[in-house]
Amino acid sequence: MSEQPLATVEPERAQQRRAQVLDAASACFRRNGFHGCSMALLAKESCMSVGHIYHYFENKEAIIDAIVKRDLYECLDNIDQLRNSSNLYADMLARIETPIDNSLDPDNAALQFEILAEAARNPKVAAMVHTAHLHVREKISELLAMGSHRPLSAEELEAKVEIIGTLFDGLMVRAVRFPQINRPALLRIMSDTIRYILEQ
Amino acid sequence: MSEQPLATVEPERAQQRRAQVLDAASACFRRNGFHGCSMALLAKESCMSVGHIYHYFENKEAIIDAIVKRDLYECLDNIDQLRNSSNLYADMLARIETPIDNSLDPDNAALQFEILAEAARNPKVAAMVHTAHLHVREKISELLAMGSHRPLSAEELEAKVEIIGTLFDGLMVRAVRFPQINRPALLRIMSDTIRYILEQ
Amino acid sequence: MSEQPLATVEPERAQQRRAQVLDAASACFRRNGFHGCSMALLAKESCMSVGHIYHYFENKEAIIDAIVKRDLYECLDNIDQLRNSSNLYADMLARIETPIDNSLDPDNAALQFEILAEAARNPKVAAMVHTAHLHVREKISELLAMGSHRPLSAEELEAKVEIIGTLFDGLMVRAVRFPQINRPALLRIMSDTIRYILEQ
Amino acid sequence: MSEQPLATVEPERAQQRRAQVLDAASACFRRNGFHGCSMALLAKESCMSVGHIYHYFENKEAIIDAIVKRDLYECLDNIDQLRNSSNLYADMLARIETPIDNSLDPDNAALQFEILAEAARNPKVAAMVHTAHLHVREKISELLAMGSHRPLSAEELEAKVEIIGTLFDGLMVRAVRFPQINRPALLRIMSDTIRYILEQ
DNA sequence: TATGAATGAGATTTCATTCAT
DNA sequence: CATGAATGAAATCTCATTCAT
Repeated sequence: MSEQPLATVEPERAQQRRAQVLDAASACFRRNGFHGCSMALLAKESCMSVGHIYHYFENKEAIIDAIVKRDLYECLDNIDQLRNSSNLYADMLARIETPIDNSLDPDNAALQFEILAEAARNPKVAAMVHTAHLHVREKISELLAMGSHRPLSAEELEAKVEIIGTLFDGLMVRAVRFPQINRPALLRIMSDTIRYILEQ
Repeated sequence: MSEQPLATVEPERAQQRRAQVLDAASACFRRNGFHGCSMALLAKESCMSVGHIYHYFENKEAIIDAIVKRDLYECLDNIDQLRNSSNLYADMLARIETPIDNSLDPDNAALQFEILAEAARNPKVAAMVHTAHLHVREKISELLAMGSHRPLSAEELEAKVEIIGTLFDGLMVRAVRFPQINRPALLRIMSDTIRYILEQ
Repeated sequence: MSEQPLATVEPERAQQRRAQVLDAASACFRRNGFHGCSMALLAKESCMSVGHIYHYFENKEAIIDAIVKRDLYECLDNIDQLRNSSNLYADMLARIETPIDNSLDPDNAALQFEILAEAARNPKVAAMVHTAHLHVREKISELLAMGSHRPLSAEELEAKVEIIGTLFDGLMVRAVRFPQINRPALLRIMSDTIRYILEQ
Repeated sequence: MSEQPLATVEPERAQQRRAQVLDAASACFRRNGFHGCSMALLAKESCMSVGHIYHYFENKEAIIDAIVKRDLYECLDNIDQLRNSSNLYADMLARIETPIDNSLDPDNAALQFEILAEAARNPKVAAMVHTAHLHVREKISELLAMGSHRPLSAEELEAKVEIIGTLFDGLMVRAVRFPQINRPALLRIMSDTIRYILEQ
């Protein structure tokens, strides 16, 4: 009478194998870039034969796409965690260290630049990046609108979201260009600047 | 017994030939990325044979390095143009459109991400990027110190320079992630935010 | 102690499964050639897993061999249908459309050339093709001998059989080289020529 | 005052290198088939590196195409040799051994079947084969028309050309299916049959 | 100084075949 | 009997680099 796990068991295994490849790819791409990471290396790192990777991904580009997608949508999850806050603006500023440190993480930055460089010449990746950006903007907009002490025009809202996003994205560049940055001073001026933007 | 003109006679010609390669490389790298641009393509675009490019550059990496260096130090020239201004802060804000548009230029952004991605895994490129960053910071610091209405501590100065740099770098990300950005609104909020930072 | 039904119980089922593979292979080979048809494709077309095909055939070559054999001996069956004819020569000429159209069928021709090309370099296939040819020749010889109005020497008989076979085989080449061939005119001159050969 | 051979010297060298590849390919394709002959093998046989072959041919298909074209148009040259004959029909029959032996040559047949099999599924090759066929037909038609003792309708002419071509093509099949064929007897019946066709 | 022919290592991808379940 | 996950060798093609001229 033991219930057989039905066909859903199979996809799980496949899902896990796909993840195995994506995890390895994520690490390899950070270290070597999309084009510096060969399928052979990927195979070794994911403990899977080269041929078998093609069982799960149509080609290398599909792996890149999957990595890009996975990475971009991870971002949305992070934002969602700000929801259900009673005092939103205060909470945002209080928790600002996390996204700042995230942006300053060289590992994260390496992958982002890989993605952005790819997006600059690969329309498919560009489209994914673009779509993800709109989703993120939408979510942040909602949060800002909810937390604002006065009604904001759509244009004002958009401008604020973009400028705050711009600040965090600029930090990624610092992760590569100036890793020794004075973190406490940076936290202070980031908080201060963002507070100013929010309170206008 | 005819005296041959010695090699040292024509460094100008050589200089021009090198530039010919670098110009082609700059364009090709923007369009195809470092790895997407083959030496054969480079040869065609620079109207020079593959073999002869190796007369001027040791290998492909040397071309990349040269491109990175050239690009980074172009930045310094741009900054120098703000010198010799009577009312520095006002001038900065008045001329803010130029660096903003520069940051939003997708062509420029493509090359920057190529460089940043390379820097994230190639220590030699990382070192160049880092050094250039320090030079730029130094120059901007001087300008800010000169223009400030009150004396600034070294730390305050550094923080201001970095946060302003962060804003412009973040714009580059927008060039790829959201090219349709509302430029007038962006100009307004960028000006406003930078004025706030400067006036603190 | 339950008696297992022995393997010999179900050869019919096995036979049918083998045929299932051969039918798919026959179609696939026509469309894509021996080398253009992968085991994966074959599996899909025969609604059987890749692994299971290896239950019935030792390897891909064995499938090719089986296809070749099956195709070659189909030919013999066609010839047998001319037997038991009262007026053989007249019947042959009356029914000439069928073998002509068969030879002109591009699908059939595609497989024949695949087989002939393989035979030209694979001795095992060459041997099968050769043996089949002798069988066919034997049968046609018997028919011609029976139908002839005068006794024919073995050599005469052989020559006639070969030249008639040559005509039909040459038509297969036309199926590929000139599919728009004027069929009525061709029927006329084929009949006429074969009649001439038979009546000598 | 020695005239320098101008730029035309270069293409000659290239021409010779291309021929070097094609000669090797022609032999390899006969022995192993288009798909059984790897680029590595081709490189070895043509005494040229794999990479360099791609200097002269865009890809493997281009080599196949070139081989097909070269082979097909060689045929036209053979036909041209019948021109300028005073007694055409008599000459044709007198020289019939050459094309017969050509058709019976297993090496030649092997390549023809490779080509025909490829043409059966590759439209580009099919088009080349088709075009060549029309050229050949045109030439033979002219010859037959010139040599005929009575005026022939276009349809009659076409039918005769096709049936004679069919005979020779059928012989190629014999080269593979029955190499031990009785050559003298075959010559006799081929001559006889062709004479009959011509004289009708 | 200048060319581009030539090389060979290495990248991506395919595929026949095996094997655990 | 039946599946398809898994392997690894091999195929096609690209590319940085060298070298004879």
